[in-house]
Amino acid sequence: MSLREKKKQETRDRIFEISGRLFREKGFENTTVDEITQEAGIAKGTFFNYFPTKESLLLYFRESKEELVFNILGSQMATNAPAKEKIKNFLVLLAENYEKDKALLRMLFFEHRRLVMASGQHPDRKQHGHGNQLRFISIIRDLLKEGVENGEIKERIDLQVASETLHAVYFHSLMMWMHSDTDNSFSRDLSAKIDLVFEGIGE
Amino acid sequence: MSLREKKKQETRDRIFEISGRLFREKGFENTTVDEITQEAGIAKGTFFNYFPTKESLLLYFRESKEELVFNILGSQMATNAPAKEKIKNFLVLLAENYEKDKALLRMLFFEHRRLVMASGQHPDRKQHGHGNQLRFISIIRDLLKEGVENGEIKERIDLQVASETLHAVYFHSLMMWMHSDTDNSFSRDLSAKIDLVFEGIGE
DNA sequence: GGTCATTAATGACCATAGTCATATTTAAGC
DNA sequence: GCTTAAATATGACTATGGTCATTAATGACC
Repeated sequence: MSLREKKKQETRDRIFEISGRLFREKGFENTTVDEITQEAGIAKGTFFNYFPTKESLLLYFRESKEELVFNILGSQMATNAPAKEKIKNFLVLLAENYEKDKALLRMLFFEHRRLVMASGQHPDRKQHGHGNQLRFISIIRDLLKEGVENGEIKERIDLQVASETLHAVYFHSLMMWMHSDTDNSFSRDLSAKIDLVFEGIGE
Repeated sequence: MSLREKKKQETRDRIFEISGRLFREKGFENTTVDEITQEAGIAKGTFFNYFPTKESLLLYFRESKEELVFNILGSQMATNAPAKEKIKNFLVLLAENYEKDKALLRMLFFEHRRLVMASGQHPDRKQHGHGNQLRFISIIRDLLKEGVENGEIKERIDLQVASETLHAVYFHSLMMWMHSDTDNSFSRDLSAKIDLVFEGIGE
């Protein structure tokens, strides 16, 4: 790696690190780009050479977080528990991982949607953020398929609809938890709902 | 109503109407407060006498939209169809109503969350937006209760968990629909998922 | 180790949301 | 209809995200 590339990486990392710290300390809105660049010892314009907007930083936080999560999940999926258990483990693991850093997660969640919108203009990054949801759904669908093959799950159900429904439950629990100031457990709530979806409501 | 109050109401309405039109025409971000006030024939400061921020306008759009929806729903709830049908009608009616104005709805959805965050500071308006979700959930729970009494729904399920699950499905369908550019039907998708939750996934 | 093209850093500058001291309008009391 | 206090309107001003023409650093090539 050339000197140039090394310096570049260093600057990028420094911006990333300082931003993260400031966002956690003072919140996203209350942190200015001026502060970040000042603390990083760079000019304001330099910031925008590395990140197109202040909000785009959140996208990168999100990516690094999700990569971590997917890695954790890889191991879990290899077991041969029943499909239902695997799905529960999958989603509850996500939940537990998120529970570790509510503050930053809230920012990602609440701020990042406008990014998705804004990036609608740029066709090249269209599904950042939504793309990962599809990835989640796809994993769940595969697990459900296993379940059908093992006879744990009704054959006649539409797997796409079912996996989306489970993802819906996951996402909704996440949302409720983020809105709540109390420390209700996200993973516990989620767990109950997954059970319900498996069992069904109707008599 | 005094002259003063009448003028005030007129100004408020004019801002509201012009904003709505401009937002639909050019999008939320591409519409400036300057434009709005110019077209309304008022000074910039006046705008902020009526609405604390540009984004807060969306809150009022949302309110007026939801009031409409709740009114429509009132009649539906009075019928004596089976609980499942009522819930489906309830949610699908919401869906159909939303399908009429995707553009503005998207703005409300994507922009409004940061409002919720920001209003976290102001304790007086804490649950605008989230409050209505609780209202939805509460209506669904009442309908489920009817269902239990009529024997259409399993007695042992936790009604809170169940109503939240149905709301989750509703919300998720809404989200998927808003992310999609194609004209997949929101209400059709939702309908399938509600059926699934009633039936259950597990064998 | 000097030249030059490429890449990155810079900060003055712009656009726009939001503030606030001041000016104007309204209406109540006389 | 005059006086005055309260409500409302105003626009110059501030704060901040983002742009871009200019300057500085780098490294490939001779």
